[in-house]
This record gives sequence, C-alpha cells and structure tokens, in this order.
Amino acid sequence: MTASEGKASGRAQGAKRRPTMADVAREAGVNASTVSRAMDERHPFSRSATAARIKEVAQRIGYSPNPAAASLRRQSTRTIGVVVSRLSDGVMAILYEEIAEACRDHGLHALVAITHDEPAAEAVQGRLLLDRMVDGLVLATARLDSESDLVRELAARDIPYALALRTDGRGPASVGDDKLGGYLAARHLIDLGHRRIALIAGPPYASNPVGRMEGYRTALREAGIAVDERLVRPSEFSMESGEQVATELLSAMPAGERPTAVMTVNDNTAVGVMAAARRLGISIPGELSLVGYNDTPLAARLPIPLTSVRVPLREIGRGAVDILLRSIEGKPTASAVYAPTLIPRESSTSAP
Amino acid sequence: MTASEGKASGRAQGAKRRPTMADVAREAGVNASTVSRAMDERHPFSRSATAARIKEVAQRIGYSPNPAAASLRRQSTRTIGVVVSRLSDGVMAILYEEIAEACRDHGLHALVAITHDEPAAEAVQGRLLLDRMVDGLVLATARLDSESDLVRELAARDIPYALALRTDGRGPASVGDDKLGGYLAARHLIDLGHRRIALIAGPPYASNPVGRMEGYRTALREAGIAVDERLVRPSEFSMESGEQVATELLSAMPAGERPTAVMTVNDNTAVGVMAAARRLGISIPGELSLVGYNDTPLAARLPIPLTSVRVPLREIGRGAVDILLRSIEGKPTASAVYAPTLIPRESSTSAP
DNA sequence: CACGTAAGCGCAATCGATTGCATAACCAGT
DNA sequence: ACTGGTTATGCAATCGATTGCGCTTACGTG
Repeated sequence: MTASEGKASGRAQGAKRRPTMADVAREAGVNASTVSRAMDERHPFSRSATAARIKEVAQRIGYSPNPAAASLRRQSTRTIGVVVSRLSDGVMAILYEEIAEACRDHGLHALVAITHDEPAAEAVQGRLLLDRMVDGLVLATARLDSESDLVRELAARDIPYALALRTDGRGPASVGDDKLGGYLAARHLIDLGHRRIALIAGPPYASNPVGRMEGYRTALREAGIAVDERLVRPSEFSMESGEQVATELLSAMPAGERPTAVMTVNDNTAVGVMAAARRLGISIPGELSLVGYNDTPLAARLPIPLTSVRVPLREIGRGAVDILLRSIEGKPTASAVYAPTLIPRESSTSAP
Repeated sequence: MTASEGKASGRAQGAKRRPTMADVAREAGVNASTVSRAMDERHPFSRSATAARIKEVAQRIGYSPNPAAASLRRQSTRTIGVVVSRLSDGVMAILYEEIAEACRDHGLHALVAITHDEPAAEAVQGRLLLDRMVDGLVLATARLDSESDLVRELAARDIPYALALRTDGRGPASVGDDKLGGYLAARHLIDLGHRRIALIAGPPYASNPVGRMEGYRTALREAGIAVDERLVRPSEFSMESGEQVATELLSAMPAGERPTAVMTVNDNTAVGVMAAARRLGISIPGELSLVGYNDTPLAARLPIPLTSVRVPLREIGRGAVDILLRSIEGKPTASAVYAPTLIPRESSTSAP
C-alpha cells in the first residue's frame, strides 16, 4: 500500500471509489454531458481545447468510463462474440487471436465461446453470447450438412454475423481458398513425379475438406491421372484418426498399388500418417511423400519437416471482422476468399 | 427471412425489441422488482409458486436479463479476466478452457487477454480488463524475476487475483508441483539406468523450469549422481530453442561424455531435441532417451511417442478460479499445488 | 452595426435491473 | 381477538453514461 496521495479532488472520504464522469465534470467545471462528448473520439468537439483540458483532468484523477453504463444507454456493447470448436486446436487458437486483434484495431472487444465440436453446443453458446448483448457473431463452426439452428435464429432476429474459416455454403464467409490449396498440394506431388497420390480428406460436413478434395481432383484431371477412389479416404481431423486411416490405406493394399504420396486435410492428420508409416516400416519421404495442410508451427519442426499448405489465418480473421463490421453498419456484405501458399519441406520428394 | 410468426405476447408493435423485465412484469401482473427477485436463484422467493409463474412468462416471451443494466446497478459484472501469454500455446489454451468451464459452473463469465509474452503487455492488458469492470483476474503470466506492475497495482487497488500455472513466489497461486514433476522425470531415467542425464531447463524467470530443475537435482543427489553443470542448459520454451540448445549439447561434447538421456522443460522443446538428434544422426531412444513435460496431445502421437509428465491442467484451472472466488468473497486464500504424473512412452528406454 | 449560422455546452430524460424501505397479508400462539 | 413475527410485494431511488433539445456565445458577412 503506497502512502495515500492527496487526491487532487479534495473529497474527504478515504474510500477508493472509482471516479465517474460526474467527478471529472465537477473537477473540470463542466457538465457531465460535456465530458461525455469530449471523450467521444467520433465527435468533432473531442478535438477542441476544452476537450483536451477535460481529458487531462480525466487522466489525472484516473477516470475510465464504465462500459456497463455506456452499453446500457447506447444499446450496444461494442463487443462481438466468436464461436470456435476449441482453442486447444492450434488453427482455431490463432484464428481467434487474429480476430481479437482485428477487433482491438476497430475499438471492439471479443468474447470467445467453445463448442467442443458438439453441433448442439453451437446454438447454446451462441445464445449465451447474445444474452450478453454482443453486437454480432463470428462463427468458426459452420457445417455444410445441416442448416445451423443458430444461423437461422440470427437471420430471423436480424443479428449480424460472419462465418470464418469454414462456410456453410450460404452465409457471408471469410475463408481460405481450399480448392486452390488442394490443387497446390496435389500439383506439387504431381510435379515431383507422383502418380498414385492418396488423399485423407476429413469429414464431409466441413467445407474445407470438400474444397480441398475438389482441388485435388482438378489437379489430377489436369495431369491426366484417373482418380483411384480407393485412395480417397474420409477421416476426422485428429491425429488418431489420421493414424488409423493411414494404416488401413497403406497396409490393406497390394504392394504395387500402394500410393507413393499422401496429402492430408491438416497437419495433425499428417502426424498420424507419420506414426502409421513408422509403425509399418515405410520411410518418409523415401517411400512415401507427405503433404499436410495449415502449416502449423509444428510442421516445420517435426523430426521430418512437413511440407504443408499455409493458410492466411491473419487475413481470414481480419476479413471476418470486416464483414461483420460492414454488416453491423448496415452495409451490404460479400464473402471473401484468401489464397494459400504451399511450403515445401523434406517430407515430400521425387517419386521412387 | 422466415414469415413473421405471431409472437406469443400480443404486443402490436412489429419491431423486435428485446423484452425487458418490465414486459415480463406487465405480462405477469406484478411489479418489476418482483420479477427481479423471482429470477434471482439465491433469493428464497425464487422457489415460490409466483416465482414459477413469472419464470414461465419470462420463458414464453423470450426474456433474458440485460447484463449491462444488472452490472451497472450491482457494481459487479460476474465476469473475471484471464491473462495468458498466448492461446496458440496448447498448454495455455487448455488452461483457459478449463478456467472458462469452471467459471460457467460458478455462474461467472471469463474474458481472455493475450500478452504475446511481452512483459509490458501484462499491465496493459490487465488494465484493459479492469476497465471492463471484471470482478477479478487470473494471471498465467507470472514471473519470478521482476515484481509485476500489474500485481502491485492489483494489491494497491485491492482487486482480487489469482496466479495460475506459474507463480511469482508471492501471490496466491494454483500450480502444478514442478519440483515433483522434475523429480519424477529424472527418477524415471535413473531407474532406466541412465547416469548422464541432461536437462534443458527453460528460462529462469519462469517458476516452472526452476522447480523442475530442483526436482532434477534432488533425484540425482538421491541416486548419488553428481550434477554435471555442462548438462544443465537454459532455453526458451520454443521448438526452435530446443533444437538449438540440443544441437550444442549433443555435438560440442566428447563422445564418451555425451548424455544418454535428456529431459526438457516442455514437449515443444523435446520436439526440438528430436529434430536436432535426427540431424546429428543420433537415434531416439536407441542412443538417447528423451522425456518431455506437459503431456500435450502431440506427445502421444509423435512418430516416436514421447515420454512426458502430465500436468493436471483441469485441477490447476479450477483451483485458480476457486482461489479467486474465495478472494472475491473476502475469505482468506492459500496457494494450491497439484501433483503431476509421469507417462512413459517409447522415447525413453534403458541406458545403452 | 445588425443579423444569420454554427459551435459550445447545460439540462434532464433515458437505458434496465436491483434493492432499501414501507406496507400489506398472513400465520401461529395465547 | 390480539400481538409479534414472517413473508410477499410494491414504490422509488439508484447505478453511470449518452443524447435530444434548446439556450448562449462567438464569429463572419453584407
């Protein structure tokens, strides 16, 4: 406890009540409404001499506005909600960090809610955020299969929202170009001379695997390679699932027909493939080239550095916030698609 | 846009104004204050027949309380702030998820703020949270070296807080038993017959590396092994740093004196060691046993599954919230320490 | 010099929930 | 029937910032 400094405002009470706008007003000899206007950067008055003096007083007595009071009166919290499946997923975590930073740049705050990948939790968490009076939502949990209850509710209640990272094929979305990413990965392997290229594709309800598969098919078609459907496998996003699917793929196939390359829906799955390959005694990249997706920090540092497709999460996050802001301001919105980049590393090499 | 459904409450105005307590009161034929009491679960009246009827009405017209108004009047937001270094760090992300869930169980909300490991950002982010009127803070950014500006300010302004995961050696903290964890890891390697055990220890400003090193020293002393200080190296927490330090450690040493085992401050660092070993042609676990820390999901799925020390993040997170709640309620607080567990996997085996 | 216009600023209402105080209703005990 | 004691509920003030309305002042122009 520092020795009690003589507070400039000579109030007797020793209590540490948080100063309010009225305190600033009294101290500056103006009305509270003037203080309010002085503090509001969007107001031209806030750049006048009086405003400067008021801000100086505010600074001195340690005033900061009470957001509850402002939200109540303004009927807007300057806060948006972000719904993600989980933060322990590196991609989601980075996406959220970018969204939060973009918000700060726009003078907004962000609240996260987590669904743990349970589809029913989306609506629950979304409503929880709406109860907190958020001005809009960013959803990173969109699915292609069922129309989301939450999205329907948002549309019905006319609440602004934006989809990020994944799309439901309808709403305004900020996403990576999965078709291009899938194409780049496949094309990379084709250029290295591979002809038997497997795809571990992820679940069909997510837009990303679907787009990436399309890109894969396009690249193969372009190169005159017929797609062997046995080499295209669905999976979950996890390492476990990747390992399991890869084990099936690599073991249950006559030696000659075994793929010489695998591309996966994400880096986690690729790690699973590495584990499976090691267990089966298949060397990477000697006998099997491998390409992941997302270029998570892990990819570059794996014992065998992983070729991966880098997704511009920063742009996707900022794009989602931009869409949402336009929507909040009542302007028309359009989806945005950002191009990924292939990062070649040691896990992919020329076909044997 | 779905066709406008006739809202149950027969108000004429087509606008979709959010119903307020006054609406519920009118509909139920009581005063707003009665509605307030009926909704407050801590109030005995909320379990009466009238209360049930009021809640039914609230449900029907789709009322949910406006938290801004409640916070303003109550002078408490029922929200706590959580300061972490980054969410893209798996351990921090899980910790935050657990804290958020613990909060929900207590009817609280959680707000995250991110410092990106910049010491100066802690105070900035903390103040931002305080400006939002959070009722308390959980800090996962404690350092041993400098006394934190933020902690000093919290103490001075008498604002409840709890440290999580890391401690500054002073404030109330909820942490894992790093001394025990370090001991378990070292003991495991000693039991496998290793005598030359290196430690990549992490930076000295964080409490965890320091504790783990202590445990390491205790285990070695107990086994009658003199600590070779050349084998104890500081590092950052990153994979990059792990790889660099491991490269120095493993290459700049006469063959006979090279360690037969390495334990690291976390799994990331261990991945870096794997990369370094592979580059130097040292096989794991054949020539070098490796033990990580934190048991991140990655550890089990690495090409060579990593022996690691599992930290009870759930308990640590909940413990931090418990401490904070007690502090908010004005009760005395005490630090809590939770025991970790060693999870043996393939990366550690008998000494050559 | 008078008048029009705009900027500066005060007044008071307002946002929606909570809570101290007061009144009314009700119950049991004697 | 009366009294002391709950319990249910209404009334009105309150939390702190915002904002429409309108008065005052300053400045520029013909």
